[in-house]
Amino acid sequence: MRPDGKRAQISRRVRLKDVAERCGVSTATVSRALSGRGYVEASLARRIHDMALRLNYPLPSSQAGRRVLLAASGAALLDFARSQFTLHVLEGISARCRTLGLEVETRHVSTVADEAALLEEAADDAIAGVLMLTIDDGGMLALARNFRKPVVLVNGDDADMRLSSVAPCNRSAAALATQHLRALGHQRIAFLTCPGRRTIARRQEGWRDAMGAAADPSLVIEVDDWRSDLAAEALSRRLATGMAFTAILASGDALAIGAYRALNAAGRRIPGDVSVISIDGLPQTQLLDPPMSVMAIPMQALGATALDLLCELAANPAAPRRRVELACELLRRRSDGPAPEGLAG
Amino acid sequence: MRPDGKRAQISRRVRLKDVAERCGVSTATVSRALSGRGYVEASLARRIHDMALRLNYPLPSSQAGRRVLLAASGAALLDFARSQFTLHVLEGISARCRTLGLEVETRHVSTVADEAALLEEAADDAIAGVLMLTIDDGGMLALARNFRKPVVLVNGDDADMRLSSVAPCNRSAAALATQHLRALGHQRIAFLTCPGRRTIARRQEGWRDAMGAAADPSLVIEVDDWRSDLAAEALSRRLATGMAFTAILASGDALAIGAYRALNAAGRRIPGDVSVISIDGLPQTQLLDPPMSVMAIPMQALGATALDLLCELAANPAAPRRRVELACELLRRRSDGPAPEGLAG
DNA sequence: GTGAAAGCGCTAACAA
DNA sequence: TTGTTAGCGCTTTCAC
Repeated sequence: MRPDGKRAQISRRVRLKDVAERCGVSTATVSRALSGRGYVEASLARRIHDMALRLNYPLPSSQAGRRVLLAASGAALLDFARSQFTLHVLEGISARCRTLGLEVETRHVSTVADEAALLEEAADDAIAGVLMLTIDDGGMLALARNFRKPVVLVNGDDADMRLSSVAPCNRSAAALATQHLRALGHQRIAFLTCPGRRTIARRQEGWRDAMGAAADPSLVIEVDDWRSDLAAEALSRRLATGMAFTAILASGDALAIGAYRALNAAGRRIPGDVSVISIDGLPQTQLLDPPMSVMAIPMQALGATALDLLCELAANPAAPRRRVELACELLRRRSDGPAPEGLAG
Repeated sequence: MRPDGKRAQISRRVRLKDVAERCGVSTATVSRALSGRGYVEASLARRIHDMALRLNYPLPSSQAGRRVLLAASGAALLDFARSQFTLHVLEGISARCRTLGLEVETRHVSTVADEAALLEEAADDAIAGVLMLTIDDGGMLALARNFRKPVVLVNGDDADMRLSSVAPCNRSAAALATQHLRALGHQRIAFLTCPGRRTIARRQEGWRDAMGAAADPSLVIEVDDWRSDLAAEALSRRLATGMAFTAILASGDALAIGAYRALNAAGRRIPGDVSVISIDGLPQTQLLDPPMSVMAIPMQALGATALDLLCELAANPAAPRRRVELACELLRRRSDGPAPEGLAG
């Protein structure tokens, strides 16, 4: 919503003046009260807010000039060095910040004590709110719930919905990829994963949903860390024991790259013998041989949406907390194809 | 985002002038191009849009003056007459429309043919997008997926995430209410529901999550319609067979009211003998005797958020589809209490 | 179809 | 803590 310019007297939108007149104060006072910048007496400010709400005045949701604190977990920073998922999310956050006139400051947070310090820093008036990137720890979530400013979880969520969050729709991403493979005739689709995070558990649920009765637990291959070498090793072992499957759904690009290696080493062609699809879809997956088919997570949008949500919550603290899930997109490249005849049935 | 006023020269936000200079045109032309009002040559308009994007100019996302079509299912309209859930959602939509300068028009849609007609009407330039209220039908959802303007499902969602949606977080609402009852010592908590809709299935999942091993299927009481009389009847029958429980979680207010009646008729005190909590939380539940404890769905916020989402999608058609879930709030009134001693163990 | 210029809503500086 | 006032960004009118 922006000012109307010349034609204003015709449009009957609510203006600052309307609110000011009904409250018996100047437009400047109303402006200060609604934007939160400058001094207005508390009870007057409340009266003005109520009137603005009653008249449906479009509240200025601008947080321009304020700062946002980004709490990044050790996991997020590790990933930063390793797979750049975090990097792309940060790009989305930064771009949106520039647009909205905010600034982000990153803080490394790995203990509840770190977080307490961060929350204390965030109490400052210049801070609009806190973004928490890839943080699952129950204690840290509990602490954040009682914070009086907006907190938005990025790439994670709160089961009890007491904190707002933005994450990819992991469950439907995995389900859609699995459905796609089934439509290509695959029946035994392995799920390669590194369990632990809630968001990753959701991906496994999606695979299970789409597999239905065919969700044989022995098709799940687990590794202890998001490392290609571990994934390659684990898959090679399974291959050696004669595990039967015609497709692999990997719950992360690093694992899928490990699968490529193990399959190459075992002489299995991609996608002739085994189709591979990965969830995440970092840009570098298109440079692999063959270019990898992926369920791409909208990483920039994840960051941008989180910031938008933070601003909305800052502008309207009474709004209910919300969980936002972003749709992922299947990018078909060269690593998936029809199930081989012999093994299809 | 709004104009900066006096201090503008200090803040280094991007202005119309910046875009205008880089494109070699006047600010007026850029204004027309970005707002879509007035005449700008198509190729120039595209150049201006690209530049605005590149410079991170805050695009005016205003849809003021346009219209929104609200497709309401038979179920929604039935509910309108019966429980006013729909009424409150509509209030949220209307209030937000007034704020944003849009208009809503409601269309009754019960067949795919109705919907096709609605979508044809929505192709008009003056229509910003379509809101679909309480619509689950697979065929109708499929048709909407291919529509080139924003479509937002209200009080429902798309399993495949190809349509955006806003709904209460039914699963956590039911889980939180159940956890609350368990914390009060209740062990046998009946779940009174009318199965059918996806959103209602989610509530049952939440009950099951929170019950864990205690989720005895015989604790689920199902009725065929959202009517108090049917719920009262069903519960009375169960009571007569000696069904043991100390609390009831109802998946809708109408059913909970039926439970009140059946319990009164059977001489069971609320909450002395049986605690009752309902999900929905329409205002009238506080007038019951005893005032009913509820998991309140933020109905106005549901409508308002749906409209905001529609506007965001209209302003940025490239954004990924999203599912938004709103937190519900436990309103403790007088119908829940500690489990009676005798039956608690 | 475009630019110049007028006019409006809003914010910030300043006085009280 | 508030109102006055200047001044900015944006939109619209109007001339071409």
